[in-house]
Amino acid sequence: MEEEKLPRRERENLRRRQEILAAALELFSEKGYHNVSMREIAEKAEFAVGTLYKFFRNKEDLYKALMLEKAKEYHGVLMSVLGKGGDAFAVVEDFIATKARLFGKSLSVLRLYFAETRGASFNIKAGLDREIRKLYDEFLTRLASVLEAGVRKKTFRRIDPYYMAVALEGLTNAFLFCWQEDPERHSYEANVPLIRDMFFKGVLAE
Amino acid sequence: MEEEKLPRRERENLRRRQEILAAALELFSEKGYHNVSMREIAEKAEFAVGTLYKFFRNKEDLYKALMLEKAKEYHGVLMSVLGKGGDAFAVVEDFIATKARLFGKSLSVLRLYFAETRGASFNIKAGLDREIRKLYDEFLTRLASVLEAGVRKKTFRRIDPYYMAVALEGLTNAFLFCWQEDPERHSYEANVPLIRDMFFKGVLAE
Amino acid sequence: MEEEKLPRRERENLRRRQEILAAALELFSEKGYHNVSMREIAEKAEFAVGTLYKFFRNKEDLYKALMLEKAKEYHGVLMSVLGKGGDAFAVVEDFIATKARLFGKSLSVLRLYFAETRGASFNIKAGLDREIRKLYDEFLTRLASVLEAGVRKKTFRRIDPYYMAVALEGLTNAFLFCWQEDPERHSYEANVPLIRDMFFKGVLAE
Amino acid sequence: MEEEKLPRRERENLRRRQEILAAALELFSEKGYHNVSMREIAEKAEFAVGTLYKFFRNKEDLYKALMLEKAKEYHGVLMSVLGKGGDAFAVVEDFIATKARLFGKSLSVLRLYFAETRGASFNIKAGLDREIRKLYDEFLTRLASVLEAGVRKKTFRRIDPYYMAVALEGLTNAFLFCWQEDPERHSYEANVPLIRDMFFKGVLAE
DNA sequence: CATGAATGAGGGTTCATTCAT
DNA sequence: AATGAATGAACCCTCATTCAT
Repeated sequence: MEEEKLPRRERENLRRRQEILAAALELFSEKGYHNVSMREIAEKAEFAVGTLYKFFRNKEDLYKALMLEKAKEYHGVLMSVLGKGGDAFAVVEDFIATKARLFGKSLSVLRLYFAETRGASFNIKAGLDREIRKLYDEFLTRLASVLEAGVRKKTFRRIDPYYMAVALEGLTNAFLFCWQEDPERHSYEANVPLIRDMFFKGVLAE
Repeated sequence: MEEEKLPRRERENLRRRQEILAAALELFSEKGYHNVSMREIAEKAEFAVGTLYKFFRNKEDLYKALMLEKAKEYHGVLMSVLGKGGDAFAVVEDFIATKARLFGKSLSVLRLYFAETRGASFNIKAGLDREIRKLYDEFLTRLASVLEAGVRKKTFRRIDPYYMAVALEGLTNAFLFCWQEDPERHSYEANVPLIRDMFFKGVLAE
Repeated sequence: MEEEKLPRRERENLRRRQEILAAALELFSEKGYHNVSMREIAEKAEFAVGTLYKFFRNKEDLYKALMLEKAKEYHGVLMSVLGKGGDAFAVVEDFIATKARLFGKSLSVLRLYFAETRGASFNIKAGLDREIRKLYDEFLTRLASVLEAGVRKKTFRRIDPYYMAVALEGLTNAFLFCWQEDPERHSYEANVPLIRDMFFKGVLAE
Repeated sequence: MEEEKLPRRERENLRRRQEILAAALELFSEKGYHNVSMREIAEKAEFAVGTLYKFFRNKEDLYKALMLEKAKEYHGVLMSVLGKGGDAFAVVEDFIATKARLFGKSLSVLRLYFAETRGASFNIKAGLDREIRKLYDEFLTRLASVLEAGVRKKTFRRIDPYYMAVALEGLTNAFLFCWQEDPERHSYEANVPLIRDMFFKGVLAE
């Protein structure tokens, strides 16, 4: 009973926070950090400007929180896939498919993901980079170690596992990017087998 | 002849324009569109602010001109490589190496390239996209047609040539991105053989 | 009897009001009207912000009430000293000493007193002035009338009693100000004889 | 010739700066630092808001510049009077009269002077205090040394010269304050002889 | 022409005040 | 009755753009 009562306010607050973040996500992903005003976010979230500042110290903080939250969420999912163990081949297959499902859910997130990780991020001075980049490095290292296991088991050729990971990322991102640019024409999910195939076997005949 | 036709004034003006664009390139690539002021560009180019407006209607226009100029320059080089004709295999090899040389010359351009093409570009409202995207589509189509020729000649497996092109772009960009992020640790040029290898043969053993 | 009449509720309310005023006094005197927020006062007084508005219509009103209360308190003490009657000389002596004791008790009040009466008060738009000024005028007039009696009795020279009062105020305030600025170095109370002396005899030798 | 040309721009700038300061002085002295907005100052000075920021880094800076400029101006005049040398008696007479003329010229300055030096100044965080207070201390010390000379020459009684200076300041300020409050009823200049008289001889008969 | 001082719209942020709980 | 979350007007300040010199 007590437990049910106490969290009510907390839950309410969390919900509000999420509503603000959702509004911000949509706007930022559509127009970019610098082309979105706090007033705009407030209006979209249907709060007063002042309310935003109850949840976030300032605009930068709001943006950081948004990015970090999404980063952690996606990071968690992908890391768990990579951590399952088992056949390197199977893990990579799972990874490609999971990435498809994960980003396939939200164009907005994908856009910010690209803005922040591929395009040099000029949005905020510093600090976000650091944390997100750390997560990404951690992920890339894990992916590399999975591939390394595959190399040791002779599943994969003797290629630097880190660069293999880089290549896999480049391949999957390229297709995600395609889809993001024109979701009507290009599907990422439909291309999962193709990606897998190209990554594993290359393009040469035979 | 053509050159002689341009009066001294015109040539002078072109030179000035280039100086402004060069200053802008450096600043934009370092700090991002929104964190660079016209005053800053003017100072770096050693002109008065007003002079910038003689050459460009406004800040957005200056940015567009810069991006378009670079896009055309790079586009021209890559298209000519793809147009040489000959063995699809050799053309792709040439393409990968040329891309390395091309972007390897200027980190600044590379950064803006990523900001504009990979990261969803939020710098300017719209319009730039259109023109640059058209150039890029043209380039991707040409690359695809080269690969298609390879498929027809059974050099490459029967994979949708457009997606093969997308994959090749993803692969090369991933390595360029690596290098751009940490030029000390990662070299794009040194990895050219690796990229070629992975693209052609994939990562599976045998 | 009177005290008994006030219901518990009333007494409770009065106590709360005083607590708010005490918190406000400390904060205002330390940081100035405009650098203190209602939230701050509420926190110091350990009430909710809304509660403050149960007792005072707005921030200005709270400030006015505080000033007026202190003004009345101090006014009462000084007026009673001036009303005691008797030798003008003795009354003035008493006045100087009483002022020392009175303001010596609270630096906070003294600071606000100066902010409000010497420094042109810019805290609130208007209105406070009126009431406080009236009290002050009343006090100055009474002081003048005491001095006038001294003039009539030939205790004092034939000087406009009002300006004599002004001079006495200036003299005592100057020393209070000294003390307020650096309580370690300057004591007002220790200088009471000096003040009396200078006021009565001036500074010339003989 | 050259000299005449160069300063033209400089002089123009100085004039603008003075116009801004004049507008600010009037507004600050009338309504206080916190009740005046930059927009208001700009409007009164007939400039755009941005122009204010060409001359002053921010609002605080503008206020500081204004206060310091006036402080230095008045400081200079009073110090020169105190530095003339000669009979301590005559110097003090001169000082009282000069102070009358000096402040008599501008009610606005006088109001800010009181706000800043008598009322505890809460306008700006810090720093101004320091500089102005230093000037004031310097002045008070000089005044004290003049009085000390008078004591040594037995012109004045054996009273701590610093406190004699404090007393003189209190006396003169009290009359200035009177005048400032109600310029119609009270004149400072007309009371110069009275002030001198009371300071020198006190109020006691004989 | 080239200049750069002047402009003022618009952004981020604060805080007195209100009102649903 | 007491609370404090929500409100939004108003502040300070920046910077793209213009235009008199």
